[in-house]
Amino acid sequence: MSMSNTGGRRRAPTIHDVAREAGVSRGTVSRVLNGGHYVSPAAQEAVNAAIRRTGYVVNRHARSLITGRSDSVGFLLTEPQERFFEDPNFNVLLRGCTQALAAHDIALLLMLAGTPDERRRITRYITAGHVDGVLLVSSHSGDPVAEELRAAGVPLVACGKPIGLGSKVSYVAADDRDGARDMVRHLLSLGRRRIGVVTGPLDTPGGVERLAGYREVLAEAGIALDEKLIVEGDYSRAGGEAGAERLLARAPDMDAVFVASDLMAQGVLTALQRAGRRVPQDVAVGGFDDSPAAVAASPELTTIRQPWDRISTEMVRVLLAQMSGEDPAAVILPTELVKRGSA
Amino acid sequence: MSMSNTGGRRRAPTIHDVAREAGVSRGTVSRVLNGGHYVSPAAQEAVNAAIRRTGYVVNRHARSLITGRSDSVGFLLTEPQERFFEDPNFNVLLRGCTQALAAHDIALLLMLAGTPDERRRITRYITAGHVDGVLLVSSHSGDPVAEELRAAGVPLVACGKPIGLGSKVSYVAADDRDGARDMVRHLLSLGRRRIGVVTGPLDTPGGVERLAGYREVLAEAGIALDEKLIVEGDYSRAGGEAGAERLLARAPDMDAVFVASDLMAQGVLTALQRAGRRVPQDVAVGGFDDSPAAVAASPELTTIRQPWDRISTEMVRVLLAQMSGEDPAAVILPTELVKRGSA
DNA sequence: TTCTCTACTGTGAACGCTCACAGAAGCGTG
DNA sequence: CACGCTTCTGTGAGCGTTCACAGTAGAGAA
Repeated sequence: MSMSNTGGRRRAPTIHDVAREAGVSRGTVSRVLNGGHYVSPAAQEAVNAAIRRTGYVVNRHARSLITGRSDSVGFLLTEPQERFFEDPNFNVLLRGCTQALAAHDIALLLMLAGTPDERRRITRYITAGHVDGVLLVSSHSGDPVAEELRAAGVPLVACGKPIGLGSKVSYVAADDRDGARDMVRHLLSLGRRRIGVVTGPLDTPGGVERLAGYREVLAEAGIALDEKLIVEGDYSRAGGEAGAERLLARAPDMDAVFVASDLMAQGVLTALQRAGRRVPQDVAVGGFDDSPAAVAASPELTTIRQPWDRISTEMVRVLLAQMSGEDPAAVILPTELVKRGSA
Repeated sequence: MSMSNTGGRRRAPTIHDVAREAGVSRGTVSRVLNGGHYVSPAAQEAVNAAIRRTGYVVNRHARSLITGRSDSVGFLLTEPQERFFEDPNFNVLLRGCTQALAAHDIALLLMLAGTPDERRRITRYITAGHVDGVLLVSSHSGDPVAEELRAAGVPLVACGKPIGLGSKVSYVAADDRDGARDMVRHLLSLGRRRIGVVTGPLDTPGGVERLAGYREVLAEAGIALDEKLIVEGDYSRAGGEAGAERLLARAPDMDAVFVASDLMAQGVLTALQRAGRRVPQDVAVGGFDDSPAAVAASPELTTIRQPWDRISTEMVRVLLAQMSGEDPAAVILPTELVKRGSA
């Protein structure tokens, strides 16, 4: 009944075992492990052989204890992000970040801060230095977590332009304005001239930018702006429905709508069809996001795709740069027009 | 030009600072931190106050170095994960696991092992003891990573019954067969008799079980099996579309389809409607999963709900049990029939 | 030769924590 | 009064690594 080996995990070889095996000192092994500068080729070789023979793997906890690094970053989702969690684009982002980090041998810790309690717990965890940086998927409202992390000097990169954090925080975002421009130009190219817009919430950068793009293209085309053709939405399906009804009431001659999200565009389709308008014959509809809602809709939505795979790799790149001391940076990536049935 | 404080992160308080502040020894502080047994109420109080005052947070690396635990577990997705990564249920599972672990103050590390290189890297990482356990989302054919981890004695819980690992590995799964039985019985109760099926991949237990349930109920109802009514799918929307087309071609008199996933069922709806069949009048459609795709579809899908939230919490429960020495266990959870418009 | 410079190597000393152990204090019991 | 038992506390050692520093050897220059 002695302490026999119950599960089979035996003591892992340490750097000391490797050193003995290779006939060198701990210091030399450590140097080989960390880039191999100032190590003779012979020692280099001997150490690598010893590592292979012993199956040595560095103990990251011991390393972290002394270096202060953890070789891990947090992927932080604040607020009860039901909406984004159901968006497959989220998965693309998450996978992209994980893979980009893995290439640098950095682990990704998933952190969900829905409730205030979770917020506190996670903030403490991060500011205690248990991760080297944070990839932040925040949202519209001013986020206290983000501000706290920034103040604590934690390397931070947000997905989408954060609000109210000044220029002190890095972010990577799709070019909302240019995407909107593309879509409205597309509607113009279809011969439409009475183009309405259901915007996003105008207290978010995305909402503002997408509307700005709309305005720019109309101005550029010499079409006078008609405020009756502009209504504010909230990114929800119901919001889109309500928005389309108001547009129809105020401007019955409308022949196209640019809707600032696919979810709202679904609502717009519903309202238009209820009002007896055919899409795209009577009214062309353009969405934004290329979410599953876009293909679930009927007709399928012509929309603007955001480059989520590139967004993820850029987020990681900017974060790593910041972790090695560079200044915060903003990266804006181009979008793509996806033509389907609705326009 | 001295080493001024560049970013603002100052030296974090250690257990020693807390001890001094509270007027006790490191040992006492440590005991308070780890459950507070054998600590006088007075000392308890003093330590907690000192922790609050100093803003102390335990350094997990130092703790891990000595305990051998890491207070983190890996969430491991093996195989080219495209398929499951696009399934919204994946998100529910991931979120559920993260939250359940957070309740125990355990971090979740996301690990994606697509390529052989990644497999090797991750296997090393895990067997080196950098995580205390692994939540495995495998699926397809015999998985070398799982076998290696099992052999190394790493606590392991799979999502869904793993293939070829004997009974040595824990898993949590929905009762696929029973769910399929429920759905097919429901279709029978609607008076349908020419019931087709689009299965999942038949090299997965889920795919096999759902088909088995279908067969059982038909046999039980005394309906002869018609192989023309059975096609294999791949859980993708496109797969469902193709499957429905083949079914229609082979058995035009089909009056119902049991589809082994909602995503495929969406494709099935598309194909049926394109072929001029009304759902549910001409052909009733039953899905599986109760994913968001089910309500996004039109008509909304009658489907089988898998208890993904419970699956995640059970996975964590079983994993924690195993981490504290208990034997592997299998947990099968009941499904639920959700009636909507499609059947 | 002697000195300097470069390339390399070994050796304590941390890092911040937990754990085992020894001891102290209080209290009832033989 | 010694003894044991329980409850509580402090102390040293050590987990596996990196880092600063000291030291060695060899090459080239003076």
